[in-house]
Formats: sequence, structure tokens, C-alpha cells
Amino acid sequence: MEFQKDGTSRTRKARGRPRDWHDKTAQNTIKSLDRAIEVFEHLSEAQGKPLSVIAEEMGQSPATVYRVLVTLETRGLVEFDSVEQVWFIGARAFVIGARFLRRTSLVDRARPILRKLMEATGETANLGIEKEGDVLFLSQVETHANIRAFFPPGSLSPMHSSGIGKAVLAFMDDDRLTRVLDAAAFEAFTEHTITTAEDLRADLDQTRVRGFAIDNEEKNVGMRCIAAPVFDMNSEVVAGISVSGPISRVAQDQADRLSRAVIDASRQLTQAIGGIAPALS
Amino acid sequence: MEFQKDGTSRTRKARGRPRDWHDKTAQNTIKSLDRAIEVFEHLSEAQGKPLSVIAEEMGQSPATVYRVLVTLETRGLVEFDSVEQVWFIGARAFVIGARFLRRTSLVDRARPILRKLMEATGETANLGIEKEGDVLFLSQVETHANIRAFFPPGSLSPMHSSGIGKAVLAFMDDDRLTRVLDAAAFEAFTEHTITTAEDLRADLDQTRVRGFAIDNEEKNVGMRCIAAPVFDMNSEVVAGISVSGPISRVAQDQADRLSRAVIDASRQLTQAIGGIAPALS
DNA sequence: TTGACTTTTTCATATTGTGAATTTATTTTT
DNA sequence: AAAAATAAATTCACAATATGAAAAAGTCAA
Repeated sequence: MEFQKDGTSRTRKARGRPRDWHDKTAQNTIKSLDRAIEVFEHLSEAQGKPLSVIAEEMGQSPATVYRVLVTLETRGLVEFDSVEQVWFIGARAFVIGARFLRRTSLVDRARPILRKLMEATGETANLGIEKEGDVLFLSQVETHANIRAFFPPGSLSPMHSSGIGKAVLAFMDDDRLTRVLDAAAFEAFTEHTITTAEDLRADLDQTRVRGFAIDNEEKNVGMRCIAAPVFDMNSEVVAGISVSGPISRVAQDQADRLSRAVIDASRQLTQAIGGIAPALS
Repeated sequence: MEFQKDGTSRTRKARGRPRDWHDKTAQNTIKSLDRAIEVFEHLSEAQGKPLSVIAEEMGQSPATVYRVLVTLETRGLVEFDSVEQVWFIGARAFVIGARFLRRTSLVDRARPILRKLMEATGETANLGIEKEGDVLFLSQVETHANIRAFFPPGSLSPMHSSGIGKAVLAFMDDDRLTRVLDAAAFEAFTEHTITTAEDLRADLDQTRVRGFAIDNEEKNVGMRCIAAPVFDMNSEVVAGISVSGPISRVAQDQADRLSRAVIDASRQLTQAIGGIAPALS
């Protein structure tokens, strides 16, 4: 199987008015519920405050905010510290929210984003993770162009010569990074391949500043690749997204456009899996 | 700050009518919001269903459920699969829920310790707390091994059949212990599950002497788990750390090595949060 | 095309959510 | 110790709005 394109709803059902419609009309929302969610969201961003402060910050009547909080509290979605008289997000919210993860995998979430990335850039889009010191390619959406990059899903590639590998390494914590580098063989595939830990660290520093990694014919002659990291709920790197293609198309004067698209996609995926990009340091 | 236990009112303020009161009165809740949360909770337990099914299961009008879901959807708390026409918990719910963890720095402090523990033992390392008579798993670092234990963060598990649960219970003060045991259902999950308060108390006595708890296939057949308690500044147990894996790897002859690592990790975490292990008694 | 089925929207109605003002409780000041 | 100040919880009267039934709008299967 595999290979359903988006939009082809070749499968059964989907009766009733199709979704998409309502998005435009959408005055079907419940106002009071919407206001309540606003309180909930606000609280999640600014926990540990007393009622009066929350109400004031939101420009809402204390009475209303109070009732919302009390209602949420009876369900455990928020908690009240009766000593400090302040409100927090509750354990139940964590339990319910965590069920989000039970649904789809990284790969599922990434598919539509990869497809959009491919369409926006015209180049093959890839998704990969770190697996025991190598990059494991999980998924890709191929360009329509006749000359194309190709990493079969399931294939492994050394970190030091891969765009995704470098994007992941650049945002890895020091301990893990050191361990991976110590174990790395730094095999030279082309004359551009980075072959020492020092050079690689320098490259990673640049990557971190830029926000994206470049593989400049470091694995395959004639192929360039631009990659950006994807983060999980702990702001730890879990994957990388890239576009790759011949140097003629992935050229210097295209770097800006392409990197923007890749970073955008990586952010979307981070968000789609409930991750949080780390604060800049 | 960190970790004030309930009840210590050493600090200032707390004006207005004290909380506790309203709990009994509590007709201050917003009914429509309460109904909406019910939908949200129901969805979290039974994801991937179409509107009609959800409405029917809840005995609610489809129109109402529809409006609730659409409202939640605009906020990202819920997601709709327009191909399959089914509803899910959304990424935003996960992000908000995860902020529950920000209330204390427990998880932040624990992560590096968990990672080291996983690396030292080769088994999945977990962090959990007691929450209303259940163990709530907060965080984990998975092993690289292909056969692995998996307690997704955010999941709940009964205390009596969990390593972390028993580690926490063993070092809980008598009042709280008695209360938890009285409320416990002692559901039997396997033939090894402890099903009476007496047996559990005996097990806890051993645990206290040993300094660590063992879950010997008491929840899942084939899974063993070794856990140790984490204490706060008042020497009260606030969490537990464990490693868990298949009985083949978490074997008798490994008990020494593993328990040492777990105890070491739990001590590190106790220290990292400014806690003090209780004097032996 | 038609028929069966599900999701949206409409609409009339009463429920119920709302903020202002009041009461109750606690802390701080005098 | 009493009074003033502050903040939380309640009350109340009224309008806003949530609600379910039923109709409409789509989609799928035959």
C-alpha cells in the first residue's frame, strides 16, 4: 500500500457535508466555551497566579473567571493551591493531553508537511531520525523533476555527512553529542566530507546560529541538502526534515528561499507532534 | 522554592473566603462548560470516532456535541480527520496539558538523571508520582533495546501493582498510606498481583528494608521493574524512579546491579530538588 | 439516479451565563 | 485589639446564548 496522495479519498465514507465548508462559515462555535478555553489557555501560559490577577490580565470579570476555574477544577483540569491561593494546570489535563500521542506517529504527522514542502520547493523532501549514531530515513516525498535525490525510507547514513544528521547533532545536548562524535568513523565519501570532530563541531556551531544545516556534496557529489531540526515536548531533537537535490537547483541564490521553507516545515512538524522549539541560547 | 507540601501555611496572604468551602456549595460551576468538558474527556478515552457515535455514546444531541467539538477544534484542543471523518485529541491539548509539569521543576531535574540511568542499566527509566491513589507517569527515557517496557507519560496505573507505586507507598506516612490502601481496589492484573492490603503491607515492609521496590510481573506478564523513592525537603516521598524491562534482562542475577543504579538515581534526584532522605528508622 | 445515511444549519425557546454590587473572610495597619 | 484594606465567593435580575428538533446539505453505494 502506501502512496495515497492527499485528497484522494479513495476509501469509504465521509458522508454529510464535508469538513472545510464549516471552516469558513463557522459561527457554530459556542461562545461561552470559547471564553472558557481562553481562560484555560491563559492559565497554562501564566500559572501560579491568583484569580484577581488572571482576571485582570485577561480583561475579564473576576466572577466569570472564577466560575470557569471552579468548573475546570471539579474536573481536575486545573488545580488550586489553597495555601498560596493560586491556580495551576491540573494533572487531568496532562493525562488527557497525553492521549494525543496515542494516535499517530511522527511519520504520519510528517507526510502532509513533507508533501507541502516538496511542492513549495520543487525538491525531494525527507524525514529522518537519529538511530544509534546514524541517520535513519523514515519517509520522503519525491520531486517531479527527472533528476532527483533519492534516499529510500529505511536506509541508514552516517550523521556527519548528512544534512539531517547535522541538523540533529547541532541541537543535541552536549553529552549525547560527545558520545556520538566519539563513536563516529568520519568516513570520507567525497572531497567535501567533513572528516574530523573539530571541523564538524565548527559546522554545527554555524548550523545552530543559522537554524538549518547544509550538506554541500558531503555524501554524494553533485547533491546539496538543506535540513532543519524537529523537537519534542521536552525540547529535545527527535528528527530532522530536509530537501535535497542537484547543486544546480539547490544553488546559492536559492538558499534563502529553500531554507525558509525547510525551517517552516520543521516548525510545523514540531508543532504537529506537540513539541516545543527550545529557547534560543 | 519548589515543593512546599500542602498544609504548610508558613507564607502570607490567602484572603477572602477560604477555599474548601465552595467545594461543598459549588453551584458556581458553569453547566455548559461542564458538559463540554465531558465531551472532551469522553473523546480522550475513545478517540477516532465520528460525531454520531460520540453523541450516541454520550446520550447527547449530535448538534450540541458537534458545536462543542467545532469550538474545541478552533482552539486546537481537538482535531478532525476529514478523510475518515473522525475526531481526536489535538496537539494543543497535549501542549497545554504538558504545562502541568512546569509547576515544579521535578521533571526538568529528573531528565538527565533518567537518561543516565537508562544508559547505565540499558533499560527504560521512568519517573512517576502519586496522584489521587494512582501512579501518574511523568517522564521516561526509553531504552534502545527492541523489546522494551513502555509507560507513556501521562498514563495512570494503580499503586499496588506498580514498582514506583510501591516505592512511594513504602515511604509514605501512615495516615496517607492507610487512606490510599482503604481506597484501593486491588485489581488483579496477573497471577502475581498483590491483592490484599495485608500482603501489600508485608511487601512494603520488605521494600522499606531493602530501600527499593520490585514489581515482579504484577501488572504485566513478563515485565519486571525496580523502583526507588524520591524525597522532598521535608523528607516526604514525592516521586519514584524506576527501570523496567523484560524479565529476561531484569533478572535475579542483575537485581544487585540494577537496584544500585536505581537507588543512586533516586538519591541524585532527591538531592537535585533539594530534598532530604529520611533518617532510617 | 435514487435511496440511505451523516453532518451542518436553522429556528424558536427557555435555560443559564453574565457583570455589578454585596457579602464574607483574611491580612495589614493604626 | 479594633478598624481599614484587600481579595475571594455569592447573589440577583436580565439579556444573552446554548439547546434540541427538525430541515437542509452533502456523500456514498447500488
